[in-house]
Amino acid sequence: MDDPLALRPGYALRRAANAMMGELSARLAPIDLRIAEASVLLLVGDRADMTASDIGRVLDIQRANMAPLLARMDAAGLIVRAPIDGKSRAVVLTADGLVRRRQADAITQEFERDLMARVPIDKRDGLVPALNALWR
Amino acid sequence: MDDPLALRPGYALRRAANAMMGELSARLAPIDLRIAEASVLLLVGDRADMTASDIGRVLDIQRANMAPLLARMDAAGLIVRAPIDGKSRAVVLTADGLVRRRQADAITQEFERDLMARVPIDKRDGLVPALNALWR
DNA sequence: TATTGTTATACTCTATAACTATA
DNA sequence: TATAGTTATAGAGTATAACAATA
Repeated sequence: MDDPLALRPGYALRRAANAMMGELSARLAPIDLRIAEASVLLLVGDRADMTASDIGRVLDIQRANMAPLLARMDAAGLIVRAPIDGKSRAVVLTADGLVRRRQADAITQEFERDLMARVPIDKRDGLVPALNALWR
Repeated sequence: MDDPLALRPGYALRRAANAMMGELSARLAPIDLRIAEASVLLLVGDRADMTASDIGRVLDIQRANMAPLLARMDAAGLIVRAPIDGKSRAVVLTADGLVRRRQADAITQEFERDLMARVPIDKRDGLVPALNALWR
């Protein structure tokens, strides 16, 4: 397809991200995970010291939007909350959550291999550092 | 900030795209344009032969979502519709639309220069080709 | 038959404001 | 005072279904 905007970095970045998100969503659907939920599982891992606010700060998700996200994961039996003090609670993966995390890890790693395989080999190593330079 | 997910290509791509979109939205706000609207202006240019369906196919926007998008641009005086045949109409930029297009072009080109300046110089040339390989 | 344009609708993601309770 | 957690709400963006009119 002829697309005169494809030379523009911002446009190419948006289209690439949209395509990636759509495909990743489809690959996570069989294990009933959304992308944000998989991110939480992979970030928290086997730690037991991250609050909802901590997770939100790392993943750039507002506190207010963490509440329904974690409520859904709680209802799905993936996480529990462990009191830290009177106002904070740690998000901790359940046994089911740890299993789901391993599945999500396998799916995302295979997905990332497939993604990078589409990139010309001489441009592969530079891609992730270049992307991270745009926001970190 | 320590972010163990930053090494993952999909995650880095999403974060970079989100940061880019947020900044571009802010830069387009002063001329009262959303990103999708600026994309339409830049794509159509001074052509007079693209229908709403054509534009949607190039930009990957559903026909049903083109209707309110173009209605808004029509109401803002940026475009008009020129009948092609009994069922198709070309989207044509008005004089105001052409002015806004030049402004959007200037803003986006400066934005893209600023974006690329953040990327280590040895990784710049490979970025856009690598991104386009992920979706084209 | 396929395509164009449109309306209606619903879902997701995101952003802000406001509130309570605790550090 | 600042932070954690929560609720409510509104705005975008996006997806599907359905319809009339025309190629």
